Amino acid sequence: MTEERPLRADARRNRERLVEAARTVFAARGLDAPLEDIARQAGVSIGTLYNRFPTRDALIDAACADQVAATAAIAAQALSYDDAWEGFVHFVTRICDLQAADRGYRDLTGRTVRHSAQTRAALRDGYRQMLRIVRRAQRAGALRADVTLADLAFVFWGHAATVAATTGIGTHARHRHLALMLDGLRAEGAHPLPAPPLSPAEVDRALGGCD
Amino acid sequence: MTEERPLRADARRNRERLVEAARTVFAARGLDAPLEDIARQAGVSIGTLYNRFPTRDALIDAACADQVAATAAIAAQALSYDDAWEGFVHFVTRICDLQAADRGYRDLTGRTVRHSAQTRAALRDGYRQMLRIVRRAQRAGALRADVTLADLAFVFWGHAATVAATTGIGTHARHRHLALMLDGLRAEGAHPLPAPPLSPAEVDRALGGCD
DNA sequence: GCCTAACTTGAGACAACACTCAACTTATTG
DNA sequence: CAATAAGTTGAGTGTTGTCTCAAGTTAGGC
Repeated sequence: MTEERPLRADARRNRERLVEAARTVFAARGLDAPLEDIARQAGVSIGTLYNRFPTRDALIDAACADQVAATAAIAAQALSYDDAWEGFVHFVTRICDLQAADRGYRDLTGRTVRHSAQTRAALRDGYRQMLRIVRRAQRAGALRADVTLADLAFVFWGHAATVAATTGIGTHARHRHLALMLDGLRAEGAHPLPAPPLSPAEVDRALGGCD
Repeated sequence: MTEERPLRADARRNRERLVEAARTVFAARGLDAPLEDIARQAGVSIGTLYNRFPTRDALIDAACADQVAATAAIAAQALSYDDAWEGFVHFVTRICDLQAADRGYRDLTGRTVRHSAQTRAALRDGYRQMLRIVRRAQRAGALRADVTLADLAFVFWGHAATVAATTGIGTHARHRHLALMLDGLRAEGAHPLPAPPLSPAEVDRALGGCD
């Protein structure tokens, strides 16, 4: 499907510059930032941007590769903790730090992006790791048994909203939000949940995922 | 300040229609909905809309009067519960129901609206009541003692985000999100919070409030 | 060094919205 | 039933952003 015709040297260089510029601009102004701004930042014309990336999603996909990798790295770190709950907290906390540092990353969870097969595979891997983090913390009796990987979405959607509302005010708000949410996820003192979790298919739809 | 010159009969009628149309359109499509759509829905020209409401905020302010009243009513109900925690849960739950039913209401918490003096007074009253709900639940030992009225913002911002992500999928997601958050707010099994709460001034800024 | 396919360029066509104003219409009042 | 102040109208202007394409430029094989 991806006809891998090699790019000419200048085209490749421009592609790099565009991805780099996209990272910067997306991080600062979100995934809806004007494409012209990205082209300008890359020192390239808008036409070239469209030559390299025919759709916004293609550019987003290229620009988010780093973040997907970073997410996987965080998950790996989490699994290396001796204490399962500490590992879980590490994972959630670091992801939230990424959200706070990068508006594009934040937007990613709330938007339907048509990702490349490569990114989709990486994401699937990430989910698998996250599943292990969750299961391990549950087996240790620290994370409440009635939650699902899907319930982590609430943590991330919620935290992203608090970051959006409080950027420029300080980090204490988001730290508190997260701490409260984590207390709600502890097995200790958990009250029965009133509704079933999102099914994997529903999560996909909600993430705007790979439909 | 508000020169209360009485409107002509047709102008008053149009004003009513516009407010009604705004309620409908804002509820369905959010506070950023095109003003032309509202004018059309009201059966009135765009010029008339601008005659009646010189700014979008003026229209939002007029359209949200009902919701502000509804919020106050919910708070009053909450205070009438015998059980303080049940009252607290009632309040939070009903507000979240409003969020789920009305996209405009959801947007309201995340946007800077220049409200009329009247609305501002109503909001201040609402906060006072919310403060009583929180204090009462804390005095009863059910709500953790280290949270503040300001921390409720996390519940509402977070829930709104989950609603945004899962509209069209079902209500179970938001119910779960809320239940987890409520478990995090219980005094029972609370772990110390890592950061100070938002000060009232910071909340105002974050709500985009009355700066 | 020349040729050609591969790239780049940026002006311009489109589209969506906000907002204005001169020309018309209508409610009110004496 | 004027006279007129108050109100309505919608075409027009400005802005911001997306996306295209004909004309010009350049990399790289021969």
